[in-house]
Amino acid sequence: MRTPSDGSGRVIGVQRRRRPTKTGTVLSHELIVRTAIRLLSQHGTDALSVRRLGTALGADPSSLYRYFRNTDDLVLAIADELIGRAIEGLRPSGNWRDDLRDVGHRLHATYLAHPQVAVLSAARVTRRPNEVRGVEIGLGILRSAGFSPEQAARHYHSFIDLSLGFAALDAAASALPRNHADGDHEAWRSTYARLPSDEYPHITACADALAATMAASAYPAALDLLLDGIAAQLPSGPRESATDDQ
Amino acid sequence: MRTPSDGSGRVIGVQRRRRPTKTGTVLSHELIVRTAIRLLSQHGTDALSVRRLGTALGADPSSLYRYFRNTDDLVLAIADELIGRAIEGLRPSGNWRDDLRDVGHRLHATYLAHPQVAVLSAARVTRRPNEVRGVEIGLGILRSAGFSPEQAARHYHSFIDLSLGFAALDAAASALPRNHADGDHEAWRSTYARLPSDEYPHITACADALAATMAASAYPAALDLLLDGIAAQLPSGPRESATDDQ
DNA sequence: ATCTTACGACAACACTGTTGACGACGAAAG
DNA sequence: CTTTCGTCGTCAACAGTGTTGTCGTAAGAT
Repeated sequence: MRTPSDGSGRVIGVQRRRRPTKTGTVLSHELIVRTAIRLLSQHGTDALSVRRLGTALGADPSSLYRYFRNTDDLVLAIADELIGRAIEGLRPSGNWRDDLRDVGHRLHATYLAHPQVAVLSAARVTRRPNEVRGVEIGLGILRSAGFSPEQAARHYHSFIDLSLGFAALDAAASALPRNHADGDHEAWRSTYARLPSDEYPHITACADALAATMAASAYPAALDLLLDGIAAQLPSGPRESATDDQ
Repeated sequence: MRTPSDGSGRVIGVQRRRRPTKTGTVLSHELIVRTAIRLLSQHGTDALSVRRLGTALGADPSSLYRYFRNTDDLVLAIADELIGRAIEGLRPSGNWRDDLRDVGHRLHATYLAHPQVAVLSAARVTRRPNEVRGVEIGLGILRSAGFSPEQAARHYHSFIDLSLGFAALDAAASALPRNHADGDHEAWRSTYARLPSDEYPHITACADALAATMAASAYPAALDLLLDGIAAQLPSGPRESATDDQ
């Protein structure tokens, strides 16, 4: 039997034998995940195949199945690695709002730095160490703000899904192949600006504004709105008043 | 040459010859999209392959390339069809808040009704008719509330990305294979509830609350928060119902 | 009735994920 | 040091994938 993982997707036996591959490289979970992320970032979403990853590692593709049960298992490991990079070096300031916004922006930025990776992994629940640590951090921030366990759980849920949802969306938009991406940006000028004004009066009236706003992510604004809403539910009342950006 | 579509992904020549396939069915864009959605909904995300779709239609797989340039083109058509179903029969009440929430809930519900389809299409910008109509509707609602073109565009951006982001996330969660989905729901009880309380004090304190909140989507709550924030920026002040027509 | 040509079918190509079998070699046991 | 053990890298194979070039047939226009 070849069962490198148990039901939860976690690998069972810690690696013991470190036999080098034919080309000399010594495989490991970490190396495989790192190489996969590099492959994705450099050559796009379609570049991640077991075979390509194998040759990139200088190993037979089937070797990877000694480390991951299947491709999905590998994707989950990649997702967890990305979460780990996002929360790495996190320094809570003590101000729950700033801290939560920091976590959100770190997540969003990390995913957008590797859009091809994010497309595969942003919408996945990994249940792996880094994700667990992230949950602990998020809950800790909210509880330190004075929220009850129930409130903390609920608000964490809204916060993390908002952040990952935007990450998935924004990543998908910027992970498109070059010509497509350019087209998508320009679409709001070309396609939407040239619609018949009698049939689409609102679009034509807002065409310039649409092109302007669609160039950037709406995540920061949406996150601040969410934080406003959470602050309004603080048991002790919203201490520092809601931010009025722009 | 086989170029059924122009650069924007839209099909050029309207179908003229309607030669029945070997098994008698007469192909069309609409039939192909409908069949693809049915295939996805019934047999999961992996069930959508050109070959399977071909046999489901009773046609040779390569016939589909007379209607769609490639699989991605087909996916965009599927996405637009889903948008169309979401905004079908929409009845604006005149209350911008209710209307926008209605659009959001319709989108979210439609995507969640076909999670396997949503996984493929929620994060895609189609630039196709139904999406354009959706943009027009959303902008119209916001402008009727009294927002300027700039504000309407910005708020529409936040609104639609929030909605589609949650749709993508929630769809991905419920599109997992049976055993995985159950595991994901149960994960918050099993995995997260059994962590060492000294290392993860907040998770253990919130374990029950986490399991409770994670069972449902956070989208309704997040959407209401967003609408609150938008209402607060109304030019005439956040009035309860800003009903007026243009 | 004839002519185009759209479009469905066929075959082929280069891929993909995954698995069973096999054997080499690192680590533990004597 | 030798011997055993079993992990893990390799090989070969299978069934499946998206996509395209070619070809003939029949639908619609003349």
